[in-house]
Amino acid sequence: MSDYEKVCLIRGDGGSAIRGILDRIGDKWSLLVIATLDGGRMRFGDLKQHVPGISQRMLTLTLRHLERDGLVSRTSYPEVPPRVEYELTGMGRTLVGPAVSLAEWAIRHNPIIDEKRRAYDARQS
Amino acid sequence: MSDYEKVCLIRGDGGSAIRGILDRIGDKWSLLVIATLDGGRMRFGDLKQHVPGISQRMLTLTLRHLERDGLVSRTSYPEVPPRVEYELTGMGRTLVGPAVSLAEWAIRHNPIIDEKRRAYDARQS
DNA sequence: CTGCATCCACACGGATACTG
DNA sequence: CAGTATCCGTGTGGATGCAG
Repeated sequence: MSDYEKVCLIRGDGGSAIRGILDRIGDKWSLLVIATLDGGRMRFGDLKQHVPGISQRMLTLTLRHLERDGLVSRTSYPEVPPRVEYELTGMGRTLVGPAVSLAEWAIRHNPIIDEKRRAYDARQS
Repeated sequence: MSDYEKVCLIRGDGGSAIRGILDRIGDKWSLLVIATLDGGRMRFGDLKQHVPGISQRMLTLTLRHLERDGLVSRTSYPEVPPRVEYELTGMGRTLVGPAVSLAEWAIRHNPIIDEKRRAYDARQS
């Protein structure tokens, strides 16, 4: 793939193809929830425990958005106490790959970026 | 790579390795600026024209952040009128690959997601 | 041309309390 | 257990005006 084609891919038609995906999973919790669900189907409480720091409200909202976009499926069982299980859809699972490549980049470059950042901040003071 | 290792990659130590990268390039403009700069070194005004819809303020802020993180280098020429050129650093260019894989995913699945979303919204009403 | 300062509207997200 | 409702602080980002 040529460099020009790469640019077009990211910028997309009208300059914002990447915007759609970032609006969907660029928020604070979506990718973490997706990664956690990649381990398999899980119920609400377990999910809340396995995503460190997420509030009940944000887990609910995040799951609603992911469900709306068809990335996560929701199954509720009419029992008392209620039981609800969430699971990645087929499309949801295909997102894990690209997300991982970004995560690998992050892990590889985090130390360098932190150093650059400290150096930059030092120059300002 | 096993599924479990994938999850660990995204969730990272303490559950937020992906958070760093999203905080860096998950904002509204960073990836678009990076993709645009992948075409080659460019000055402020050109950049503003080639990133559709970005305001002057946000372009400045975005470039500062990217420069701070060592993803973009800034060169200003002491002339009148002033001329400033921006360019991806080596590290900045390595980000284009993973970003492209995410963009490809977005382009491939955008139509499906839009359809799912419409269906979901229809069920609610 | 480049970019900083200011004001402001709005969405995100945390804390908390309440419900079936 | 699995939410919903409310309040509220904060950050993001757009518009505008000014400066070097």
